[in-house]
Parts: sequence; structure tokens; C-alpha cells
Amino acid sequence: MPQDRAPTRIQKKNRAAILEAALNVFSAHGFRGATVDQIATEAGLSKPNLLYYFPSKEAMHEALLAELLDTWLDPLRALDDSGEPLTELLAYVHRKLEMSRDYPRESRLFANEIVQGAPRIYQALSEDLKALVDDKVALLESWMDAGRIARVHPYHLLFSIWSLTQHYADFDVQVRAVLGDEDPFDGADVFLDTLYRRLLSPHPN
Amino acid sequence: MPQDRAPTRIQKKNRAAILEAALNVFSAHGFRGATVDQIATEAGLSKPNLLYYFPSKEAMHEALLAELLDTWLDPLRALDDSGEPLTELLAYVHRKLEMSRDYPRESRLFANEIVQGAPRIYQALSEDLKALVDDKVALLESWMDAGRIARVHPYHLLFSIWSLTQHYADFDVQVRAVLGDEDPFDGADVFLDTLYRRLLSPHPN
DNA sequence: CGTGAGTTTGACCAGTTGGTCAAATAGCTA
DNA sequence: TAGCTATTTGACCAACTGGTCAAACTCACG
Repeated sequence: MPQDRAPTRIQKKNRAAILEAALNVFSAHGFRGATVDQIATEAGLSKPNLLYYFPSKEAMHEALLAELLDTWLDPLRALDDSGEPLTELLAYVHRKLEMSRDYPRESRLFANEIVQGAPRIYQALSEDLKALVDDKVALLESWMDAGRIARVHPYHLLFSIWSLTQHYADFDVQVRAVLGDEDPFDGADVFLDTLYRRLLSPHPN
Repeated sequence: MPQDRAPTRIQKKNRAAILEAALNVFSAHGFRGATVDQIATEAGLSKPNLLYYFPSKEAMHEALLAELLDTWLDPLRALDDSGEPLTELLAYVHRKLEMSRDYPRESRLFANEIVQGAPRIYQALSEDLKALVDDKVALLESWMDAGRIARVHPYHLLFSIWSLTQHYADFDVQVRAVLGDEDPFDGADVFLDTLYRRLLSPHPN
């Protein structure tokens, strides 16, 4: 096992290669469907060598999820209470859609974990995620109270943003099978902009 | 292997028990993560007995998916070109949300398959699904041309309905972790109704 | 260039996997 | 109830699984 000191050049390179390979395999097959051999091969290492850097398959998965959850929520954290409400929300939607385009493997890793009941991540959901969401929901409600955006169920508003944007990463195959050659993300960007403008623009009544 | 004649009483009972168990296990763990032993135990049969009814793990999965895809698209097929457009679409959204509430395992089985690249179902997507979608998109476009609903990208409109409704089945754990005790489907029903009314109501400009 | 730490590997292990098979049992019908 | 078919099972198999270990190799640094 690598010591607890500053990582060597080789440790840095191999750890990165392993996490990269693990992300590929876990996101493509889920935790139980992934094999250590497959990850090792993809990382260009022997299996015992891989297990020299991470003590178990579980540990690799954990490392990936821990890193992921933090960056995954950054776009929501960035929702700024001093900005123009509709602009802020549209920017959030845009950022989330960008993440689906640029980090589809991360999105699918997360999707696999949640679809299968989030056995390894439930606590983080009901604590960290919930806390952040509750905080941002308060902001949304203050915007609605002030009549700056239309009143809708704030939790479901957030769910809708997650679902609509992550869909383009998680269900990419299906989207492309239906769309053919057309780029999904160009159309999605326009569509989602329209959708949230119409949903959230303050209503006269 | 059971003969090709009419299924006996025992065959009917056991096949049904196996498919029920297989649905549980596949939807919870994905194809590679599911084990034949687990399915057999859950169906109350021994493993060899299970393999007497289905020749392989693959065959069970196939049987489930084949049955699923058909019923899964029924709500879309029911979109009626002689109805009132907005009413028809809201009814479609409502039916899809109901399916997420009443058949979450089926939704997750499908989600698992798609997230992992649809290796066993891609052909059906790019043929049957695409054909049906193309057909219904033509209907949507005719409604938009006639100014009976607002003009949006029709494919992304359908994607949005799939994603928003299936989210409540596939990401159920996450939704409940955030919402706490509140019933997700009550709020979702109202939210989605509002969303699609605002998105699709014909606009003056 | 020697030496100790860091790295890599082949051989191995016990448990699990999907699947087979012959033999035993249960069910049905003449 | 005899005899045939349908059903069930224990024992088994080869391949694969996650993981271990001692021995070998490589590297950085004095």
C-alpha cells in the first residue's frame, strides 16, 4: 500500500489512470456489473498492482462518488441570491446541461447508483444534498413571494431541472436513436430556455 | 425444457413467478449485477428448475424487455389526433406519471438498460420507437402549424415528458430523500400540469 | 553505485457465477 | 392404476470473481 506521505510521480499517474478507468467501467456497468480485472486492463495495470493503490473495488467506487457529489452540486451552489431570478435559474439550467454534455460518464455513474437504490450514497443524499436543496428552496420561495418569478412547487422545480438536463447524458443512446444525426444539445439548449422562461416568467394573475 | 404446446397450469404459474422475480432483481441490480440464484430464490424455485423454464439469464431479460417496450409505449400510442391538443398532451403526461407511480420496477429496468448503453435493446429503439415517435412528431407539428399549441422542438418536447415523468420512478430514492414525508406524486402532478400548460398554451406573438 | 523504499507481478485461493445432467418425483390421462 | 410426460432436484463443472502474498524488480537519493 502506498505510504501516507506526499504522493510520488508514479502514484499520481497511476491513481489518475485507475480512477479514469474505474469511471469508464462503473458508469457503463454499475457497481456489481463492473469487474476489477476490467478496470485494471483499462488502466494498463495488472490486477494486483491496481489493488496496491486501492484496497478494494469498493474503495475505488467510493473515491469516485465522493469526488463526484461535490462537483455535481456546484452548479446549484452557484445559484446567486443577489442576481436576477430568472437569469440565475436559466444560467443554472444551462450549466447543468453543459455538465451532461461534458461529463456524461459522471452523470451515468450517479444515475446507476441512484436507480439501484443509492445503497452507497444514501446518507449523503439525505444530509448534504437535502441541506443544500432546502437552502436554495428558501431562496426560490423568497423570489416567488416577491413576485419575481412565477409560483410553482420549488422542490419539483429543482427536480425538473435535474431530470431534464441529466436525461441528455443518462439516456443519450435513446435520444440519439430517435434524433438521428441532429445534435441533441443544440436543440435541448433552446428548448429548455423556452420552457423555463414560459414556466417562470411572472404571471399577471 | 417445456414443450411447445399450450402451457400447463404449472408452467403458467412458474413462468409468471420467474418473470416477477426477475423483474425485481434486474431492476434493482442491472443485468450483470443480477444473479440467477437470486432470481431463483426470489421465485421460490431451485436454480436448475428455473433454467428448465428459461434457457438462460439472457432469455429472462429478453422476455421482460420485449413485454415491457410494448406496454411502455402505449401511452404515447394513445395520443389522439382527433382530440383537443393541449388536453391530449396533458393526458399523456398524466398517464406517464401514473406509470412511474404504479410500475417503478419496469421503469428502472428500462433505465438500467438505457443508462448502460442499451446493448440488448438498441435495435428496437432505433426502429420501433423511432417510427412511433416520428409519427407522433408529425401530429405535434400539425398542431403547431395550426396554432393550436405553442411551437417548440417536438422531439425535445417528447424527451421532456419522458424525462420528467420517469424521473419520479428512476430517481425515487433521491426524490424522497429530499422531499421527506411529502408524497412526490401529488406535487408532481400539479407541477407538471402547470409546466405544460404554460409551455404549450398558444402564444399571442 | 549501493541501499532502502516504492512498485510490480505470477501464482494462488476460496467463493461465486451461469449452466448441465442424470436420476428422482409428481401429474395426468387412458 | 399403469404408463407416459412434465417437473424438480442434488451433484457437478469450468470459468470467473475479488482479493492475497512473497518474491522480484525499479527508482530516487546519499
